[in-house]
Amino acid sequence: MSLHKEQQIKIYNTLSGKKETFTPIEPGHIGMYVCGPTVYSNVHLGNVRTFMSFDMVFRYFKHLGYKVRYVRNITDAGHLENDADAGEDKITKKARLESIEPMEVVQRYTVDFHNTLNTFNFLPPSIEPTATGHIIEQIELVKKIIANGFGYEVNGSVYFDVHKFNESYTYGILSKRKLEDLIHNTRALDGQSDKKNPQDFALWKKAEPQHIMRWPSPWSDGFPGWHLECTTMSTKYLGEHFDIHGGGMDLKFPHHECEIAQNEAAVGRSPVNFWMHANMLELNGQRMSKTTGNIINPAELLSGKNDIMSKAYSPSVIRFFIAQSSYRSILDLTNDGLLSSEKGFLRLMDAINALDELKAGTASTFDIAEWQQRCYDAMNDDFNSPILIANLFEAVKYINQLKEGTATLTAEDLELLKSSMHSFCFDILGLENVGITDSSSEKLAGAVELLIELRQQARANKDFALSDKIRDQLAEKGIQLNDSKEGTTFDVK
RNA sequence: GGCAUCAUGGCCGAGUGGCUAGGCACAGCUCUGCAAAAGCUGCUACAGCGGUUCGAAUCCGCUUGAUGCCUCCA
Repeated sequence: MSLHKEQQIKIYNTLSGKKETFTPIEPGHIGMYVCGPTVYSNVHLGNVRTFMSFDMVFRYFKHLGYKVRYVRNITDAGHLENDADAGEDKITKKARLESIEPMEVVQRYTVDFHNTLNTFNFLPPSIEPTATGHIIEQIELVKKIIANGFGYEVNGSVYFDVHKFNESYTYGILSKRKLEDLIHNTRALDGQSDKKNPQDFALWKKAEPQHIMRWPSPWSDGFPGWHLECTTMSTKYLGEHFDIHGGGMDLKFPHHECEIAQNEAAVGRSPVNFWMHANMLELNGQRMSKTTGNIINPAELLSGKNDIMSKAYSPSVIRFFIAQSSYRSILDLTNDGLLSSEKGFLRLMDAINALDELKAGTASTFDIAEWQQRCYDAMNDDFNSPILIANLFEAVKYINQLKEGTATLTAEDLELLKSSMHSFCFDILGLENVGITDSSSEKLAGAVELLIELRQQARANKDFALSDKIRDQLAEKGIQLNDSKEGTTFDVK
């Protein structure tokens, strides 16, 4: 039984500005391309949010049984500091500033990127291609664009002729811009003498003599333009026409617009059915910015070593926080928001952990199948994870009532509830359960359990001075005792 | 300046032309030797001003504000 045949997904398509019913080009298969990072510095928390959104999309498709090819590139060359002729490649600049090889920069920050994503429990993409690994293909693409009359060479560099392109196609359909408006609003920049028009963009740049990253081409020893790699690699691995292309909102223009133009100029068709854009992450109501200091990186957030948050937050709490808002909304990262998410997340995990102890009854007082479909409906509606989470908390209520004995489920329904909770929380949202597993924690547990036993004896003897001393002093050390009818458990805060 | 997106209760955040989001906080209750934890119950909003409509927070217009892009950015 293929789940994806039963669940009809709607996706907000930037191209149309509407939610559209999603139908893969090839039934049962999905091709998805997401613009990955330029590895010239440590991964930005905003990147994490964007990629996490698409990780969730990837996870959901997989859960539904689609065969997904998810391509997420690594930009390790070609990303210019700016569009002027003197614009320097970001990797090259970083290498120059630190007096190391460009490939050392690439290696260092690629490793950081992967480590961070692993920490946040990301699934690896199916293919993670690099720009430098596809120089030949990029050169071939430039040749094609020139042959079709949409590229021109000046002094060893090749530019895309946006004005010429706009005569046969429409430049700006994705970002809803008109070329005319762009012409009027383009600021004058120095050093653009090589281009016919300021709206043109580089397909190939001639390298200055001191430029280390360079490859031979018919036009010059140089390097490819930034937009080119995504067109090249998406075409190579997903074909000239594929299902979904994603990225951060800020890539909509010009990057994604240029990708469409390059594809149309090369093969005469728009490459992508669905364009998806994840919105920005703010910190305390303002965009993150290195210059103003309003910034926090993933490692600082996870370790608690920062001046912005009151404590460290686990990767799953951050994932949960992010999943509580829609990927298309601007999300404001705040300490209060994280604290509130953390409490909610722990309550959800408590409920899931309680599932295994529940006993089946002879009848069901909840319609679990209907509840499960509501969870699917939420995800089918443009991956609405906040609504999914609202439904998960409804299940928390069910679980608590089952625990209290005020509700019952048949064995079959109980099994469905368990498997659904696991699927939605862990497989789809990518959360990880909190549990005590390492050996030092086990030793701690042993010690605390001894104290719990001593406290129980004191309470039985009505020696409340002693029992309260044990409880309160443990609390001071961050160990909280939880009394219930079944006995006493503890949490490390 | 241009283009685009958005403005929801104490806070965070969904959503819909008429009927409960959810989380956190808060209040009451249950439990408890007292607490804490946990559970249950309650809390009803949609920037401002016009318009369309039997009815709009939801559609349209204007105003105000925020954010993104227009120069590198997920």
